[in-house]
Amino acid sequence: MSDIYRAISDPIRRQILNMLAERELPQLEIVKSFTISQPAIKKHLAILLEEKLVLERREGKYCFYRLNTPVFEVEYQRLQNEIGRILDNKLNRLKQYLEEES
Amino acid sequence: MSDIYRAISDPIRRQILNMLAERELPQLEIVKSFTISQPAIKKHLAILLEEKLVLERREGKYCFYRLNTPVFEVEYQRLQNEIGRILDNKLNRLKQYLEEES
DNA sequence: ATAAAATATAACCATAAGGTTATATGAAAT
DNA sequence: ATTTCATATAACCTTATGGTTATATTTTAT
Repeated sequence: MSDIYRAISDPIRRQILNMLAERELPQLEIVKSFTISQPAIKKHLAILLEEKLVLERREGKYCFYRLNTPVFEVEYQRLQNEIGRILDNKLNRLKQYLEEES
Repeated sequence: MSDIYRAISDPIRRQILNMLAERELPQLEIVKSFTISQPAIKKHLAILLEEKLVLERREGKYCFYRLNTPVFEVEYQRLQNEIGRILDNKLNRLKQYLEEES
């Protein structure tokens, strides 16, 4: 069911997702835009793949990565429901309190 | 600057945040609502405190926890900006592509 | 055929996470 | 004063994270 929380918990992975939102990229390009090693980037990509937020496509010696937009959309929606509800609860509580006051 | 990503990456912590959204609770109540041990819950609370999403208040032998609503609000806003932008980018790209088509 | 480029994998390391049990501490009740 | 209740802390364990360097492997270019 794709743990989006795990996927986005690391700033490098968030940055990668941002890059892939603009366009499909070969691993090379992603590696070049960070200072950490190629295997380190590979591991981040592996996690994004595991969580199905990213798709890969092999073309000759290049491996292209792209955002899995449908999955990302529904998972982000899930997150907003779960986390947003926390604040909604809080606001409803406050509203209720203010109503009881009057 | 409060790493909300770290805070919400664990389902138990998300559940705790939800409970605290409803009302302030003594640690006891939180512990009772899970099957894991008291020290385990304590560690989750320590992380939520570290990330400033939760506040604690001592009253006699009880330790009360409550949501740090202002911080939570701004941090969640941040998250929505950062993550939401990923989909915005994607949508803008699509829009642009469709416009170029015509 | 060889060299070079892009990616993959292995082995390693340090630290963080998430849990446990056992025990200490501090406050409240008997 | 002593027990009891709520919390804190210590010591330990296992697995996950996030990185490294070195070395395949695969594909393309010379």
